[in-house]
Amino acid sequence: MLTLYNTLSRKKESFEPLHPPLVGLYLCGPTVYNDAHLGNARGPIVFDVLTRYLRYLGYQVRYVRNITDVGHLVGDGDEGEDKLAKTARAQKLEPMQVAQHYTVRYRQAMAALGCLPPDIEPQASGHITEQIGLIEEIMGRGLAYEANGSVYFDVPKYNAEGLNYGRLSGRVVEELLANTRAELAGQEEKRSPQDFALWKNAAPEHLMRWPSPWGMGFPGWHLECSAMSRKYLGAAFDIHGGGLDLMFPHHECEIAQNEASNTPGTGARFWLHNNMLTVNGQKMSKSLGNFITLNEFFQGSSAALSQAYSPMALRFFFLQAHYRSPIDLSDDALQAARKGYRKLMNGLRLLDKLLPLSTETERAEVPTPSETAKPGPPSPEQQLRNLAAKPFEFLNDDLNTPRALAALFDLLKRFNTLATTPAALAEVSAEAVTEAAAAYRAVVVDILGLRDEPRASAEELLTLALGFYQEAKSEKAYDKVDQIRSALKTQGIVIKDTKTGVEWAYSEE
RNA sequence: GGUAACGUGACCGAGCGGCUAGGUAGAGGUCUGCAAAACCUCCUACGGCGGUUCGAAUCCGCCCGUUACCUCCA
Repeated sequence: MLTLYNTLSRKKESFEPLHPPLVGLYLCGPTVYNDAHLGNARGPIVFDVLTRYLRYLGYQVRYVRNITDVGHLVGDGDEGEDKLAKTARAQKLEPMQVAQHYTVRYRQAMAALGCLPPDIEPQASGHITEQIGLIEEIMGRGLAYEANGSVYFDVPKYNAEGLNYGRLSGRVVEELLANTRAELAGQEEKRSPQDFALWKNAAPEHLMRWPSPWGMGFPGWHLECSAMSRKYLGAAFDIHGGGLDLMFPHHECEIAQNEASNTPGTGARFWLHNNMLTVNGQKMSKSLGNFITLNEFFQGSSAALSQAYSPMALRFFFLQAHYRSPIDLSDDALQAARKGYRKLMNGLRLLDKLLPLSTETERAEVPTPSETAKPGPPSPEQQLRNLAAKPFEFLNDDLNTPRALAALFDLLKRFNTLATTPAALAEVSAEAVTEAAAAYRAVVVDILGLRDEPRASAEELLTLALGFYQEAKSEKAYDKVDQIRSALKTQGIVIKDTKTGVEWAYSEE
């Protein structure tokens, strides 16, 4: 039974979909105005594992991850200007061109990290109509008001109706009142400081603006997720994910918008939040400017790290910590992660050897279940089965990937013993070995999404083969020469002896 | 200032009141032409001070330290 920690209730709850076997999952996606950084990768990886696991369990998951391409304000004094528009202006590009460029790069990075693409990847700019419709619903219920072509959500009135703004993040509105900063643009239009924008009026110089019942403008920062999750998953769906930093105000506002719509409710039943990545003990963020982009990371061009690390090393690194714990990035930690990842991959290769070995092994007698049920220490057979079941137990416990990994390493150790000790292999049934191997593979590859990342360069291996070829030739060992030739031929490579030396080319046959 | 977390061995990280993960690094051993891998053994820690308890890394209080959110952010 899968349990997940629900931020709404602050405890682990058994997960049961609203409409089995369907599961609706929404994850707050990227703002596509520059390259994603390492911290941005944690959420997608965590929720990719969740999606994969739910599918493994037999659920039919609809995974929605939005692309935010409108309406996010810059925080550095450029009042009200759209982040995308700012980048676009700087680069003399169409805003949509900027969005497209970074969207494509984001998808590439996610694919490299082994994250399955979402089933639906809605863009905020493509859902202006839905967002306007949602605002009208909220206004229709009297929980939003217009001021100078902008529309604000009326938080005090919302609370007066018994709805509870702050329930997700544990905020108390009175405290927010006292502490809200007043220097933000448009504050004077608000009736109350904690009211938030549903629609912002935009002057003609804004590159991204749309017509609305309240004039030209753009949607508020929190609106798209409410509008799009409802459109594609329904007013009540199963899981909403995002980073801890989005809990307040973003998700709080989302819930308020959902509650204030004509289809009231919290939206998702489960709200899940992944913790932050820190570098040298500090959160990595765009605004702090201390971020390492994914591409810099893969290429090793960041000054903060001594070398390049592969996408799978990063994925393993994240999975080694529980998603609700903070994790700190360092060279040492990454090197340890990379080695651990490779060990797991070697385990995958070991299985190819172990399975035939196990089938060929002659066993004295297969222990019957009644014999294994005797008291005392569990039989080797039972031990193997237990080891293979452990990773799933830990995944069920709020997606505890570090413990699942630990269990995989325990299982791998057993596999190694079986592979090198015939006597040990003879003590377990071929069936148990097959099942344990299947479990290992399923958890590593299908659920954790760790795939083999070939490190060897085909080009260099080819050069090596050519070296042997030349050597054989100079020794006039023509049987060996022919052997190398034909072996390469089956790989689609032909060797060409030219006057200037040995070369290779793709076979044109 | 308000609100949440967190502080675990050389490093990264699990842990949710007794059975005290796992990875990496280090030491010794088995194996081995060399090397690697693998396996075995070792290194056994919980910020400080009190309290609760038969028993605390785990619960409570205080203190110290770190981080996050309160403003766009995964």
